[in-house]
Amino acid sequence: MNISLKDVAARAGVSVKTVSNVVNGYRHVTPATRQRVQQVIDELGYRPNLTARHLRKGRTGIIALALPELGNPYFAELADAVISYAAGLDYIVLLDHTNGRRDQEVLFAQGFRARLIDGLILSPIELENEDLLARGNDAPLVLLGEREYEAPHDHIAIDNVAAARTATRHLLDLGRRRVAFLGARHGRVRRVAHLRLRGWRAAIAESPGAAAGDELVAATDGYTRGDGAQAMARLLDSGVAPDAVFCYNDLIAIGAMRTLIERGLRVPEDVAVVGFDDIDDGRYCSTSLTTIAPHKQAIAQAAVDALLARLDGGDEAAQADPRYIRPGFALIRRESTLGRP
Amino acid sequence: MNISLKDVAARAGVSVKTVSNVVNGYRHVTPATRQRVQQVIDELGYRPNLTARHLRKGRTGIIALALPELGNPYFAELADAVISYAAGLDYIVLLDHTNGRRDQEVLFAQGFRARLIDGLILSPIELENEDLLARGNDAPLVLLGEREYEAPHDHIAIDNVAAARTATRHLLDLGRRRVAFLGARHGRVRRVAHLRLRGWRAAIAESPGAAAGDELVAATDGYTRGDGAQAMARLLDSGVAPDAVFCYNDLIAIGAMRTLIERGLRVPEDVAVVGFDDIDDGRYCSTSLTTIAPHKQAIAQAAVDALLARLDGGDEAAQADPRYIRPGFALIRRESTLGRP
DNA sequence: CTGAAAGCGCTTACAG
DNA sequence: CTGAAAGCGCTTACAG
Repeated sequence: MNISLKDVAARAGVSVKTVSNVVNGYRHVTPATRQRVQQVIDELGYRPNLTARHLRKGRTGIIALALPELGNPYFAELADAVISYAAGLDYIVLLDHTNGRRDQEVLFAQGFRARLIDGLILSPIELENEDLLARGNDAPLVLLGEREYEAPHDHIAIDNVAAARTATRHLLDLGRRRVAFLGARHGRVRRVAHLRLRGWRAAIAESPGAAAGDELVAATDGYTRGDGAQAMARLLDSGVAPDAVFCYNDLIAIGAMRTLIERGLRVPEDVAVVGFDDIDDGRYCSTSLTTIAPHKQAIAQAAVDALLARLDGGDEAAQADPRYIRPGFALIRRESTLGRP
Repeated sequence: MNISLKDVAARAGVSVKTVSNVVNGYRHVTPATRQRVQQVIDELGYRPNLTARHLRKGRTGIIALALPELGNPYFAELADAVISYAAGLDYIVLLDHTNGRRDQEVLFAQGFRARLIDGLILSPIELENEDLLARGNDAPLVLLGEREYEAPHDHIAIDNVAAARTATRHLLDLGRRRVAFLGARHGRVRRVAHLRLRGWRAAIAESPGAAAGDELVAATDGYTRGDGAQAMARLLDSGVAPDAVFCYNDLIAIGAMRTLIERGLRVPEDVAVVGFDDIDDGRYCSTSLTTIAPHKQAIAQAAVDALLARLDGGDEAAQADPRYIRPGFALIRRESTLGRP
């Protein structure tokens, strides 16, 4: 059924070594031989069996990217960047969903798909330090997103506290005094939501006239537009009357704006809104969204580069100390804080 | 370095066959043996080499999903559905970008990654019939999205003409008489944009008082929000004053709404807008978007099911005639045509 | 420049 | 219930 190197070799009257040489484009094959072999390959429709090649080489050229979910445009855009960049370096990306569940994250972190993938880029939500320590000496792992792990892995993350502080300060600089935070999380202190909340607190603390009460902080269950819409509604219902909102991410911000408009409040005149992520949606909202833009391209490249350095960089590189890489971010000012020009 | 079955077998004092039996959870291993082997596996941190298994079995359990790009939420949401559904059936999904480029699509269609993947789901944009005919007897291929190919492959697609007609008729039923179409494409007649344009024409033709001129049709280069915003601006600048717009997809519709609002036009009072795809964004726009919702879940399941039938269904199933499956769609009415309740 | 042969790590008839 | 051995289809020292 399947045509193998051997079949091609037999038909072309050469050894499998020669066919292999032709297939892999090695020099030092006489043009005549090359042509004859190529002709048989075309005739037979031969295609190399990658699985066999992988087994033999001990490498697959596949890296896995494990993200919570693709439904969030931030992750979709990031995945897009990783896939494109990796493709340019001749690596294939296997995309996995963890749904932000610890058991799934543990599965991937601990070497699921061993030797099918050369390495793994993981963006954890619930993963704990101990899960990482329990990890065997598997394929290299690169972590995405700020978190305080002690296990020795390359780690790519922007400075969330600084970014959140920048966003909040922008609102305060506009003269807002009651800046709410939407998207706090109950539970573990390690999470990114806590870091962004910390940034919010820091900016408020620096600004004498600004309200700082906990009633300005609204938690959400998830990170979706619906969560944002609900949280904003709850906040308004509770009698808190913010004049600005800094949101955990753009989706929550978009949901919040939706609620504000439904309640007859104007953005930014009555309530200014800042998001986080710089997803495409935010640019084309009826009121375009001011946001923090983590440099996704830089994140994707840093992650892939870090992984490939361990894979292709030779022994010193593979053994090098883990690095913590901090791509930059920028505040993108749009109508939700500045109004229509 | 890497621990193999053989290492485990040696240490446990059994044959590799027995270890394999334990690893694969076969019955008929005495509990004592099983336990001893399992202990050695844990001690050594043995993990099966999937590449070797794949080579031996001739199957990998991996299916590829080749989409234009993940940046478009429609494809991201669809990918999400495919990955989740396939995971439930113990299949891994390898996600690929074609960027809607013919050369990329040809690459995948013609058996790129042979024997690494068991089958392929491809959503082509530029692929031609001849590209498909040139295809060898490779892994099964399922096509996604309406197109008129003559090659024998399973094909999953909603009825775009009917859906576009439904959308346009909705606008006409609301009393609109100058319904524009945004997102026509120059070039090949096979494309989905032509089908949706055909549906628009059909609905207009059925409605005596409706304007039908070509000046109501605006082409776009791509399918993004930016394309929609520009096309809407061009349409308005050209002096055409539509009272409704049916857009090729939700992204174009969102871009169009953005332009309308910038120009001081109200949605839906001055111009009603309908999109296509039912992406999440549309639900939370300041003016939520009326749209055609293709049943993504059904599409994803049909695609995976069709592929797996060929893979796992035995000989008759593998040889069965190609099927054209037509998942349904629904018109979702929201504020962009009905106004705020 | 080309060939013969080993071996990557599994699974699976075939015996016993 | 367990073992010895073949073979999936490649690549790669090792010869020549």
